[in-house]
Amino acid sequence: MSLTPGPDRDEPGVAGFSEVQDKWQRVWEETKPFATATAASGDSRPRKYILDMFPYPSGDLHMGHAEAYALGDVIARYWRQQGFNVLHPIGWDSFGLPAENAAIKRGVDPREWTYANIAQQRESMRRYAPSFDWDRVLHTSDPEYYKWNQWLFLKMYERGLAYRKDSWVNWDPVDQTVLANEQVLPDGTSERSGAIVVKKKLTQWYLRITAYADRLLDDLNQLEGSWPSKVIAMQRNWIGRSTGADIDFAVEGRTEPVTVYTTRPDTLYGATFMVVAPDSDLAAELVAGSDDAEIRERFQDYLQRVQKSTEIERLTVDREKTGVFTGRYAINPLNGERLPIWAADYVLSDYGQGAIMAVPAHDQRDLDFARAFDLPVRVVVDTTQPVTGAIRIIPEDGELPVLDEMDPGTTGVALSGEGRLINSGQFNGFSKVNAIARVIAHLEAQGVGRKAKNYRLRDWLISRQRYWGTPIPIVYDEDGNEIPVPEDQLPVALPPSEGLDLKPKGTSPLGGATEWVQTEIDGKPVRRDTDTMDTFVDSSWYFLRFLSPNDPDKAFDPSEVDKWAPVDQYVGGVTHAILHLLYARFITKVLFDMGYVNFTEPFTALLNQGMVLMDGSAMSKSKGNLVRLSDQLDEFGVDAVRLTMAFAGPPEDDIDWADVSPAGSAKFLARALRVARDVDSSPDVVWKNGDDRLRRQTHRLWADAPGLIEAFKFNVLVARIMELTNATRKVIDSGAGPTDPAVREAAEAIALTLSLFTPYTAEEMWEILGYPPSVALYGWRKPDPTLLVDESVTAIMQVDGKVRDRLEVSPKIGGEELEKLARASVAVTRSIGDREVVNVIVRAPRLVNIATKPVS
RNA sequence: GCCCCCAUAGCCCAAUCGGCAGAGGCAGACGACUUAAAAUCGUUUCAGUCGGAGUUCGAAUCUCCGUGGGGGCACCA
Repeated sequence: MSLTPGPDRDEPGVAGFSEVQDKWQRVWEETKPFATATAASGDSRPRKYILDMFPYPSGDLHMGHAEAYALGDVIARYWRQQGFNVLHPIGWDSFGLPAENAAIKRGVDPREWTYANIAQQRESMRRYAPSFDWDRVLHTSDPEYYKWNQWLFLKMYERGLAYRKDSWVNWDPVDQTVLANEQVLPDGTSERSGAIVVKKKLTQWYLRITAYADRLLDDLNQLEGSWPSKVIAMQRNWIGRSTGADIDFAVEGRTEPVTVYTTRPDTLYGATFMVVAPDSDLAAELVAGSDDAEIRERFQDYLQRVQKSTEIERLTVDREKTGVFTGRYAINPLNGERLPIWAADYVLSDYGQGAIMAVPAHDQRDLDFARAFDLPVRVVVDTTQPVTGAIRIIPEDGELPVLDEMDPGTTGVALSGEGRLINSGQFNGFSKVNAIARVIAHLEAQGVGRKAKNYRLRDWLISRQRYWGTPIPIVYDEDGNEIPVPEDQLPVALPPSEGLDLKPKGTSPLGGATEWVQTEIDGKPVRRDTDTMDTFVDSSWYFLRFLSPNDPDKAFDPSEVDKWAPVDQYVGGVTHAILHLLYARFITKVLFDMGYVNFTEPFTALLNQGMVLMDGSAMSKSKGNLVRLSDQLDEFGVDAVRLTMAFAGPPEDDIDWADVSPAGSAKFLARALRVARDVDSSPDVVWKNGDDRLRRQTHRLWADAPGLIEAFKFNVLVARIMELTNATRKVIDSGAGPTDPAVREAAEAIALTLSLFTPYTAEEMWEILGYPPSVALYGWRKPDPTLLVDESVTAIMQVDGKVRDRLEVSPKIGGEELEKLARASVAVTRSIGDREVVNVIVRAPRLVNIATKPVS
């Protein structure tokens, strides 16, 4: 006998939840109610593809998973009950560093570790009971899956979308691998390991996502309204398109001009020097061309210092400007002025051309630099006068003086506002917008400049120097030439980890698999590429693989893709707002261009669930505020936890577990079950003989529920179900009693709607009510319109917007009659008093508002 | 610095079109059951919508200006 406190097993509901769970789990296991009919099967129902972001198999499920899968399941179950053929698959994103690091720590095979975790999560997931089609499970670490990653890579390679280049990359010194820009946090640390990211120059594989920058940006417009505006804004920011001009500056002693990118070609007359990125080839070349040995030496010192600095240092705002003179001069194409060329690390080598024209009067960064190195500042836009219209107004002397107190050279504040051009020769008097167009036109006519666009987005670096990922299907011949592995030799299978040193050391562990690396293509000896792919490649197309997960011949079956894709509703965390969602959008567009799919956006609608917090902050072991999902499930049951997730608030809001009550949810579920048990009538009872008020409430629920779900107002629907449950209880206890047909009608409505949130309780209720399983496959009922029209409504009588009286009236009352009633109301006439009525607004049948003013 | 979102009861949250501020839950209070407590059941208190201005017959809802909180981007030329 146990002395530990716990749920009383004799109580119905809360108690017995574990037996109920076991019972229905067995039934579902056998009957597979959620296996999806393939498109080929000829099922004629309309289709919906509802997808949850698949999990990474790190340990067991946690509270975050519990929320995401509960909410995604509400949507999947809803559409199923609306008569749709719903595809709701699940799989595992099972390649990646956490598994590998854990495997190293424990000295086991990453493969074993990963699949053991998957097995455990899978069992937890089954108990949690999302309505997944378990026949479509996929794991990205299966060769049958990653073979198609390699296929995709080769297709992109053919089109020049996968390429290798030598460049400065983000290096994670803890995980000892490179990272994509998207995987470096704003503070300069690694998204995964938290290590401070450093720059390293390496030859790596990239996917040319920048070629799709415009489409990735412009197509966001299509998603407006069906994706969270927050995610759309984040992607827009991330792509960061800017428009301006490329301008060619001749350089003394160099045949080729240097091109700079600027968004402010109108300030070209204000350029007083040029700056190049110190780590660019251009800087090295310019300095090498200087005949001053001291300059060359100072540059080398500076370059070394820059290269040693971390991302954190580089990103520090308000950092002192540093730089060195290159000894070279450029010529301003507009006015022929000689501009000294400096090298400074505030200019980035991989944005634009890695060189800028500096206009210190109108750019704060340039001004800071100019002041630090005593370079001239020339104002070319008069920002003292507001600009009206696009008319050219030439200042009297053409060179309007700038007030001393506004001179950026002395104030240290650059003038970035609107204004009219001065000190700019033929462009004097034009407004900024006007001048930009004119300067570009002029430069184009002279052949020394052109309109240009630039993006913050960089190409996607996909090489990783780690073991547990998809091998890059490229080999190199003796001269180091790239040779793609022929398609019929895929997959390039990952060699077993036995005998390999998986410890991060800066080069791929696969390099140690000598027999694997040394191979042959067409009888020629070649070496395999030893890097593996970023796991975001795996997840950028998995939603297509779910449509034909076991197809051995194709990545995905076009006929199934035509029927199911794109995903109708995607559900997942906002943490992937940029990373995964941007990559998946990119790959989809690539597949579209290749003719494999006929749509350009993979996810028609997106729902971001919030995070589950505890005491105001994200849960973590180190903070000591970790709530274990398994503990919650043991204490309250799956249904109570799922219901709590849906009821806590709008899905996109964070849930603070300290603010919600799984115990309250459990209590409610027990009450709902009890209502079902108390029903004392048979399924064929005639509803229309039932209690009218309860019937109206039931039908009101049927009328409102679909709209609530489709607007993701799950919490509101749960409240409505609770309301109906309370009302039913009252009728059982104090009304017509358990035999009232309306009680059965209401109880069935409760079971059917609750089925979205709490599958076990709903199934149990459905059985008690005398129906065979599964409740999840029964259609929702249509409201009876005659029960939705109220017999009377409360009309509000206002005077000057303040409620003075309420009257019960027929919903069909006319405006004139209602106004008559209002004027007859004692409360109304009293509050009008001796004031003059100036206006009467009548909104039959709900409202009359009488506006008055004092008698003058 | 630029951009986006949010603010309603002690707490989590509702409130079609601008039209009665409250659906639901938590917590609290009271009562029933109990020798008592827990659990359970019943009843019930509680805000005028962050501040200010405006539009309107009428504003939680629309506009503007603040305040507070959250998020994205940021030496990107």
